[in-house]
Amino acid sequence: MTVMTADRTQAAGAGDEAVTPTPGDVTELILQDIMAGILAPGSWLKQIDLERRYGCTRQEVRRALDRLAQKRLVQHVPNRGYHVHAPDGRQASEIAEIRLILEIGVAGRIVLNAGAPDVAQLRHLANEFDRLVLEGTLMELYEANLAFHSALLALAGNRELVELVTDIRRRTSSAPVSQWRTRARIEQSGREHHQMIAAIERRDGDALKDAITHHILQR
Amino acid sequence: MTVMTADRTQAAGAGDEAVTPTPGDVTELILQDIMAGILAPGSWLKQIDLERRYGCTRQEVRRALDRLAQKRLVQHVPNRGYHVHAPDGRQASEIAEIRLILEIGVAGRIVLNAGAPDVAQLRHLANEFDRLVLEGTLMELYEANLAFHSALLALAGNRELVELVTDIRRRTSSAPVSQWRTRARIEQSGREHHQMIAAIERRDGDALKDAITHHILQR
DNA sequence: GGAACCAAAATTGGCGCCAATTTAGGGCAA
DNA sequence: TTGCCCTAAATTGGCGCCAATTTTGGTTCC
Repeated sequence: MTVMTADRTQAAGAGDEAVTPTPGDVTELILQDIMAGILAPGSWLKQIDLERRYGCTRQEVRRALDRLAQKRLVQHVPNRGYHVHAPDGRQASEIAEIRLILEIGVAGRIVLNAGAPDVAQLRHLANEFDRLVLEGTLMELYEANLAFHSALLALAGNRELVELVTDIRRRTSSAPVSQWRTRARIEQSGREHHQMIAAIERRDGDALKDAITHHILQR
Repeated sequence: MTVMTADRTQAAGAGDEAVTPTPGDVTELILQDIMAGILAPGSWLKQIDLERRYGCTRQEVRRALDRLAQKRLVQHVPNRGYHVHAPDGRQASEIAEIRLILEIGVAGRIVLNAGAPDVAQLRHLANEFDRLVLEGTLMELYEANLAFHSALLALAGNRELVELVTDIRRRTSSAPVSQWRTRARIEQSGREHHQMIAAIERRDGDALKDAITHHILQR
């Protein structure tokens, strides 16, 4: 009983997936469907439906719902069930504010750390985003945007930061559709990506901050 | 054979305590014990031990462990169990960096928003901290410090931010003991609290930023 | 004497059943 | 017809049992 033994056998990461009707984690699948708008904000997530939809067991569903509730993506009402959280305007703007502070806060570091290969990588991701504006789905666009911003933040040399921002981003984007209303705005986002890259190449931290500000506040 | 059902009678065994009918959430209890250092970093958390220690069922333990694993406070190794995560130096400094960026980022807003009652409230919390330096336990001190910083951040008018920082703070402080090594450093922290308050009263955003920087980086 | 091997105990993790609670529907009375 | 209540169906949530895997301890062989 009690504790001890700091036996440190390092956990093998184990990226096991595939095989069997259960591809990976049900949490991820439900999350994707929420993001895609298939599971609309406000709708009730009946365990029996999810069970059938994803071909998994009841307890897997319950664990997934509990995790999503911890992340604030769904809300739990005891003896009633779980429903998709509908983020209000206040929360959305507060989270935008946090993103702004963080990304502005590391802009200087990004400019300092970025080398030629990093810039090339960013440019590749920005181009991928532009391509998907024409040819991709909204979901692919969302992923590409996330990839660009993750790569950008990674240049600050703070891994925790990348994960943190990825997490809080998800809190507002129950349905990414609601974010990017018009195609004009999406194309504008694409141009802003290239503005950021240009600022990084010029080692112009202030210009990068401006570009990020416009990009996040979308105005 | 199987002993005890959900029988609330305290298990004899080792002289454990924590005998509550079911206080609320087991997650919180385990968290407290991790923070208190009772469950040391690196130690394995056997489900059967926790079950007995907190007088709860197996599945409550499992849910709590899963939640703590989501929050990165414990690590899960399939078929081996959960052990308390031992944060490395890199992660600790990265999280300090994030806190720094966020708190500096809202320093201006805090100075603008803080009214006389807010300052009085902060001063009360700072005094409470000072009092506990002499009379309280390390755990109480930790709580008081958290209360001060939460109140400070709340002045920025961003509720999400308060919760976010509270969350990431926990990630490094598996054992708060490791943070505040010397009493001299703790007393220094107390003085810095008052420096921050003074800066807020003078509406001096830059002074507040300096004070926060020294406080977080502890140098 | 040491290492590899095998059997027994301990631990984790999953599955299914069933009780508690909530929701839906139909009948009865005003 | 409208409103209320009571019963039946649906849903959530908890608990115990058992299979799979790992760890421990003892034994044998080199």
